[in-house]
Amino acid sequence: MAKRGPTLEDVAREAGVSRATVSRVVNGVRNVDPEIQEVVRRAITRTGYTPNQAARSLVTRRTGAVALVLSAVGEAFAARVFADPFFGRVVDGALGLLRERGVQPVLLVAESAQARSQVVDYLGQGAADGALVVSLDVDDPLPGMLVAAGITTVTFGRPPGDPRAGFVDLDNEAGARLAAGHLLARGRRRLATIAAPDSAPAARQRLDGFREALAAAGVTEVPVVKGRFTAESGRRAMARLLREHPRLDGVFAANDLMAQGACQYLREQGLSVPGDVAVVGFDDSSAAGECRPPLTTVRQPVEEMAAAAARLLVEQLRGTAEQPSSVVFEPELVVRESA
Amino acid sequence: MAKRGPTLEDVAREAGVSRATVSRVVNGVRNVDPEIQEVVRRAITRTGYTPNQAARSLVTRRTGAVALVLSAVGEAFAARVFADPFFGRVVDGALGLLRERGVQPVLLVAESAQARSQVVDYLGQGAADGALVVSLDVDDPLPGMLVAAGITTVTFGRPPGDPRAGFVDLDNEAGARLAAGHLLARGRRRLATIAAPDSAPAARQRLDGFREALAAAGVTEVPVVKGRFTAESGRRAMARLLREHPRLDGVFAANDLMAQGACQYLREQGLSVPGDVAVVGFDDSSAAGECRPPLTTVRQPVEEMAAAAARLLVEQLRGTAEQPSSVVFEPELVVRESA
DNA sequence: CTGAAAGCGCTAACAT
DNA sequence: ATGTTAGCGCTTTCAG
Repeated sequence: MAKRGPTLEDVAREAGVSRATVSRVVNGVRNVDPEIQEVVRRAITRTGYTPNQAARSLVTRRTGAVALVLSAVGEAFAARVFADPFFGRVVDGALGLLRERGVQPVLLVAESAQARSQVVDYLGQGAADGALVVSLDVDDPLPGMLVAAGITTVTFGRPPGDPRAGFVDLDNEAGARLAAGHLLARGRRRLATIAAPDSAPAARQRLDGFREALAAAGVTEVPVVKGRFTAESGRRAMARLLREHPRLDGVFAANDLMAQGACQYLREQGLSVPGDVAVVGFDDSSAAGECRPPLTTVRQPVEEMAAAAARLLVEQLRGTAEQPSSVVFEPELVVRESA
Repeated sequence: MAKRGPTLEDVAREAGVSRATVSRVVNGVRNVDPEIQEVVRRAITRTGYTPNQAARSLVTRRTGAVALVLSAVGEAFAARVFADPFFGRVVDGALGLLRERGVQPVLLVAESAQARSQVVDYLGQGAADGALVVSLDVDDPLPGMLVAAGITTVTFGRPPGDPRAGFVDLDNEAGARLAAGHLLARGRRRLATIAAPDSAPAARQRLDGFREALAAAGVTEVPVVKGRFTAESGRRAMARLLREHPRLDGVFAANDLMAQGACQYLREQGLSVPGDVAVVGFDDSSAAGECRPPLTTVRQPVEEMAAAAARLLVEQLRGTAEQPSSVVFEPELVVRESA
């Protein structure tokens, strides 16, 4: 709690000028005599003045902060979010740009309906100037709610429906095609995939892209088992796949964590990766490098994407009433040892 | 950006009462005629009124939000933080209590000197009522800076030095003693430990406690290799330990992630856990259950501790000028299969 | 129980 | 280039 500190008035008195002048100096507005600037500056440090954000935003209607909202439903949401390198990369990417622009990043977690409306209220009351939301489920109502509340919003991943929000996204289907092409080129034909819940649009697209590419190559039987983006779920999916299709020679997982789990299981079963079964992941996250063997994976430039999203938001905030715009990134195959 | 919405004044006009009355209704202050309350309430929904937080805190000097600050130094901080289940548990625990108390939790990340002062400024300007900081390094200046800035602060883990901040902590030494006792009881004598940087006080304490307990039992030669709290670093530490001390029969790791890495390596080397080498972790995080074999570990009730910290903060905020208080939790051994 | 009125600390016209 | 002044929207005495 900031106890009642010195105000502009105090500084003004101390410096022998008017409030307005001090305000100008504080806000770096030109048209202030350099000497007076000096005097004011000294008075500021002498008094230990800090601008009161509430008073300031009451008149400017801005806070200088933007919210980075992590949204999804489920138990122990934070525990899951904080166990997936993906979110860390998003945060890192967004933070970098925001810091550089002098914007204070504020993380908000919306893990339940209650939390969601708290977040909407909070932002609706003007706690931040805009929101960058990272949402996992297709049917996440949050982006729509925010837009409806008049909050400038940009989403990571194309938003479900068509709220008027800018977004950044990856061409997930193209990425999956890359994976399929690689597996095929390596001579693998008995392919399967570890997908993820359809509620995650990206997962759905990866699955579609993979199937499509294989179909185009004449491979139509493609076993699919769904995981939940975690290594453990990848393990289990792999176990089941192997049980039902012992002759598999290639697997595509919708993210690196599941690919890692799959590799773990395969090796425990005494199978060689990629000798017996080739494995391709998705994301090129830290898990890809840590996996044994290192994963061949589809690179998603998460940090760049997050930075782009943050930039979109900041620019949309600056240029009043501009159209929300968006940008789609192209994936890239990173060949390591697993396939 | 919340565009200029309806104000108290608008609602008052609509309801045919004064601003003051509307304010009383909004804030649930008693002494308002039930009928009038109804009228006002209707007017509120009809106009779609939302209180303006800036105006409100300008007079109340409160925001109804508290910051949860993740602090530490280092590259790609967010990426690391978001890869360790520990933080997720802290966030979950704190969120639970805060939500229940109707306090809006706001996450702040302080990964560099610049970020730290941005955070101090932000909070100093009254963006939140208090801060709960989770700090990793002994020499983290943040808690001190916050206290100096007059911000009510509570830390997770005893704060370095002696800032006037409340805190919650775990008796880490006792936890390490538990681990040592268990290993000893299992007949292991050729023990080693995977520690972590001394800059993390908890790690230091775990190391001290472990050595102490072993010394008391007459085991004085205890090889130590330091990791960095990650599974990968645990792997590497285990590799080195095994190379230098091939006859090891028990290992204590300062957290579960490193223990997990160690188990992984041991199994890859064809050694049995706990047959050849018993492994004990620390935290009882999700990694403990996912590990092969499931980890015997020292339970740290992170969620409870975080909730307690949040409670401390909220209460300190409520009761003006109370002494910052603190609470220390006792660890507990959870026996699974790894030792 | 309700209304009138005085600010909270700051920015932004508008004057000078 | 600097000062004056009018609010921003809300809570909170203080009267009534």
